[in-house]
Amino acid sequence: MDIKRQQEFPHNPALAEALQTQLAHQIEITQGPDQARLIGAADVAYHKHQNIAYAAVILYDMQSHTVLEEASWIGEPEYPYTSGLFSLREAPLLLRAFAQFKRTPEALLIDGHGIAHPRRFGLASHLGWSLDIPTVGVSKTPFFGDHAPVGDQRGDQAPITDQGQIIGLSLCTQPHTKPVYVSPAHRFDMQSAYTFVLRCCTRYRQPEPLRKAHDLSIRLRATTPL
DNA sequence: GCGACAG
DNA sequence: ATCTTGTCGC
Repeated sequence: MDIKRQQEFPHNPALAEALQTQLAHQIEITQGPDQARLIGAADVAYHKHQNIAYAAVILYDMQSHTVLEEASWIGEPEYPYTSGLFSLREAPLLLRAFAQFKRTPEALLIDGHGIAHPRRFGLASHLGWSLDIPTVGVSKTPFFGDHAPVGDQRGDQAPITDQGQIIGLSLCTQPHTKPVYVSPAHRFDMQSAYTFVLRCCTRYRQPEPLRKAHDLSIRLRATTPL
């Protein structure tokens, strides 16, 4: 598949943040697909001691519940980990992995945040914008915004807000389980993101496609000789 | 100044 | 992210 938008980022944090603010204007918060069958998902694992990232992407078929494609990119991240500038670190690697897909996903699930970000441009938004595919961010931990406690029944939700604006939601995906933190990233709105993520969480807390992507990243690390 | 801080 | 085992509870 092709990458619609490429963007170099300055290494200077203040300049990179300013660019995020600019690009956020191009993020579209609109209703996402409601019956997407081909779901792309991404995750990254890291080497224990060396500065090596294992970027993994998979294409998941919601109809057969199987992985149709796997792709990866192994390399040294160009940026250090910086909270708020996280996408600078992982997006370039993941894009090189996505570029290898034969088919184009109808929607993406990314391990990270979308617009629940200080400048509304988290990793998921960065990737959704670059590929111009409807995308939702799903994180295991909160990052930005205020969130009230949420119930522990599947489907229970509570908004994540920033200055009165709803930028995401805490979502319980399985009974008696900690919530995940969902935010629209690009071409999804809050309602469709909620439905989409819940539909992808069949047996575990995390959406199935994300679990498969995580599994691939770990597998790559274990099987790739240095 | 101090603590917090997606992965 | 990574370092790390078993264990208690729904």
